[in-house]
Amino acid sequence: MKSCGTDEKVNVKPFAYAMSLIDGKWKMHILFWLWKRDVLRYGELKRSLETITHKMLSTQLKELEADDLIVRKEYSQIPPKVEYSLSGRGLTLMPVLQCLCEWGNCHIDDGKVPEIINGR
Amino acid sequence: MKSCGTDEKVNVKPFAYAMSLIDGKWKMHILFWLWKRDVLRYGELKRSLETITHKMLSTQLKELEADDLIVRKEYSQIPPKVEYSLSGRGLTLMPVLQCLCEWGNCHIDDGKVPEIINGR
DNA sequence: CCGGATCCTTTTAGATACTG
DNA sequence: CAGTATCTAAAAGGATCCGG
Repeated sequence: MKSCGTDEKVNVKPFAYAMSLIDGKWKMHILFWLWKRDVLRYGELKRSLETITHKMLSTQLKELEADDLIVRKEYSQIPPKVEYSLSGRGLTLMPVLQCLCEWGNCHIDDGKVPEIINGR
Repeated sequence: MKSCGTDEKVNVKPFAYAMSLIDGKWKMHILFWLWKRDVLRYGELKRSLETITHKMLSTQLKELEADDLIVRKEYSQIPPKVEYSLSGRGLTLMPVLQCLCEWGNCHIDDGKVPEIINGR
C-alpha cells in the first residue's frame, strides 16, 4: 500500500543528492580502489586506474575530498608523498559499491556480449 | 583474512562491467524513475527528468534498451504511444539504487552544505 | 613525487527543425 | 506523440610545461 498523494515508493532528493556526489566520470572507480586497497599514494592510484590522466585524477580527487568522501594525507618531505584513503563518510558508501560488485558478478556473462571486458 | 596473491577483497572486472552499463549521465536517473513509477511514457519520463533534453533522453533510452535494462513497448496507433519499464535484468539492479537512496537519506544533511539541493 | 596552469583537441550536450 | 537529423555551443579530456 502506498501513501497516496505527493510521494510514492522513494523520494527523489536523497537519490539526487547521492548521485551528485558520485557522478563524476572516475569517482566511483577511485572510491572502488581505495576500498580495495585501503590506502594508496597518488601515483599508485594513477597506475591502478590505468587510463586516467593526470588532470582528471587530481580534479576528481579534490572534489571527493571536498565532499568528505576521501581523506588526503600529505607528508612534508622531499620528494613529496601523499596518501589517499576513504573517509568515515566515504566508508558508509561502500555497501553501494558492494552491491554493484555483486550485481556485476552475477550478470557479467549474461549471454550479452560485454566488449568492454574483452576489449583489454 | 585475504587470499594472498592476485586478488584482494574485490575484483575489478565485475565492478567495471556494472559501471559500464550505468555510467551514462542520465541512466541512473532514468532507472530510478522507472523504478519509482513502474511504467512511464516517453513524455512522462521527459517531464520527470525536468532538465533532460530530447536528444539525451532518446540516446540514453536506446542504450539502456540495448543493454537489456529497460523494455520499450510501442503501441501501433496514431498518435504514437510508447511505454518504458524496467526489464527483469533491470529490476535486479534496484538493490543498488535502494542502497543509494538510503545513503542519501542518511547523509543529505550531514552538516555539509549541499547547494545542489538548495539550488532549486 | 605531487599536482597546478596552460593550451589545444575531442566529446558531449542543447536548440531547432523535420518525419511518421 | 515519439522520435531523428543537423548545426552549434559548451564542457571534458589529453599533452605538456613548470614549480614546490
